[in-house]
Amino acid sequence: MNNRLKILRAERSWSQGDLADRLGVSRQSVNAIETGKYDPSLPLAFRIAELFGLAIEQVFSSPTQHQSKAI
Amino acid sequence: MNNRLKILRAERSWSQGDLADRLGVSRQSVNAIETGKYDPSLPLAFRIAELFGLAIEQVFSSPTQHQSKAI
DNA sequence: AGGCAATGTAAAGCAGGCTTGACTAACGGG
DNA sequence: CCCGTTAGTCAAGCCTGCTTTACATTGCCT
Repeated sequence: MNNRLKILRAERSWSQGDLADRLGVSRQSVNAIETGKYDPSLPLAFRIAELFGLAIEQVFSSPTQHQSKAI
Repeated sequence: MNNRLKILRAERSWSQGDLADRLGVSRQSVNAIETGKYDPSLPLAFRIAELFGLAIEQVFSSPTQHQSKAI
C-alpha cells in the first residue's frame, strides 16, 4: 500500500508533528505510515483524505491496482 | 463508519459466504463488517471497493462526513 | 561549539481487525 | 418432517494499528 502522504505534507510545508496534530494521532504513526511500516485504519484514511481534500484513492494506492506511470 | 455492503451484496444475490470467498476473508468478517461490529482494514476496504467497481467513498461513509438524505 | 527543530527508529503495551469453530434461528424444498 | 442454506452471534487466539517514552541523526541558527 503506497501513499503520497509525504508529498502532500511537503506541499503544505507541514512537519510530521503538524500533520499528526491535525489528524489526532501521534507523530510516530504519521512517520510509520509515510515510511510504509503499516497501513492506517479506514477511519484514519478517511480523515487523511478529508484533510487534503482528496479521495482516498488519490492518497493511497492498493498494490493490486496498476499505477499510472506518469502524471 | 456506515457501509453499503449488504445492499451491494444483495444486488448481486451473493451470500455472505460468497462475498467472503471473493474477498479472501472469513464469512464472520463479512458479517461483522455488514453489521457494524468493526471497520475493515484499509487493504480490505480497497479490495471491497474494487470488487464492486466503486470508490471507497461510495461504499463506506465516514461518520464525520454528512450524508445525503436521498438518492 | 551548543541548541533546537525535524526525522527515523525501537520497545512495550493496549485496542481493534480477523480467524477458526461452534451454536442458534429462520426459511424453502424434497 | 427432515435437510440444506443463509444469517447472526459468541469465544479464544493471533496479528496489526496506534500509543507513549526514549534515543540517535541531521541540519540550521547563533
